[in-house]
Amino acid sequence: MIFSKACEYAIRATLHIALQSIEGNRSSLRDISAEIGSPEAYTSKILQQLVRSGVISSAKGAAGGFMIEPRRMNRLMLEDIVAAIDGKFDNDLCVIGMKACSQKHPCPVHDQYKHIKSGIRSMLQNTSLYEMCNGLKEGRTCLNF
Amino acid sequence: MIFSKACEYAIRATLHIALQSIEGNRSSLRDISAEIGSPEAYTSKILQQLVRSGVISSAKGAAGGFMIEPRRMNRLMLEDIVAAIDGKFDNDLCVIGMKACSQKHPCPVHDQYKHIKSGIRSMLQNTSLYEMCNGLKEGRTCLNF
DNA sequence: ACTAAACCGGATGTTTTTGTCCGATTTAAT
DNA sequence: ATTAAATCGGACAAAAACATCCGGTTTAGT
Repeated sequence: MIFSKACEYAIRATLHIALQSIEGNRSSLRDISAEIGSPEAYTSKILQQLVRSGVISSAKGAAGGFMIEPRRMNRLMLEDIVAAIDGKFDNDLCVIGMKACSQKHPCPVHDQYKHIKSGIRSMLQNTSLYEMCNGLKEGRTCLNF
Repeated sequence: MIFSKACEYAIRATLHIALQSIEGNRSSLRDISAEIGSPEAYTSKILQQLVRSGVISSAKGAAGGFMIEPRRMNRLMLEDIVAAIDGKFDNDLCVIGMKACSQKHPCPVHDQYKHIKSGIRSMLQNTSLYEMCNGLKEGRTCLNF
């Protein structure tokens, strides 16, 4: 709906990797896709994108896998994960696709939609990986698809 | 982003048809796609869907075209247009694609996203075609892409 | 050195979305 | 009746999203 399928996988994968990283474990592609219920080969591509954009890091070879340094987790925001896959969230995009839609020249839905946009922006910018991991660790939220 | 391209066209087209209908004019496919800047043949398919689902009506033959009875406009909601193209808005869909995500078993983003979802739902349900037409007629909003 | 486990990258395939083409049909006007 | 303007429907095409396959490389452990 609001994220692409690839982006959904990316967020779930990142969360799983983060949890494991806190325990000091690296996560293999196999484990990740099994855990989050995503197609393995496709997930591989997505993880590569996340590595390239610096959201996660990877180690090759046996005993390799994916990880995230725990100390980065409170500065890693949902926005960063999403941007790596779906691209930067564009706050100026018109909800009905008009080229020029702004406060000055609003489309007929602009005024209702702007609140939603600002909600999305705030969700993306204010939700840290750290925070999400806490919810998972404390059992307040879950990831089992 | 939140609507498909087809749905964006549908909303813009419906608004144009509505405005013309108020003036007592029917709108031809040619006029509509020229006015809202959409590909003509594709727009044709979309208009057919809108006709089939009863959002707009059509008249064949010369001097035919698309129209909406003005008296229906305050009961026609954004939701109805969107549902005709993208399907009914599913309030239970998880933003990161988890099968079972609810208040009882929330995903790590559920709590932030639920506000956005309710914003979207309220936009869809509370924005009438009538209201949008008024904005356009009064020049408060615009449709020229 | 060998092997097994893992990431990496390129090519390919499938499905959905977006978009086009064209002939058939309907209808108002001449 | 003929014509021109319009919607309608089916087939097709292109692009993007989603997904798979496979060989290459790296690395820890034996």
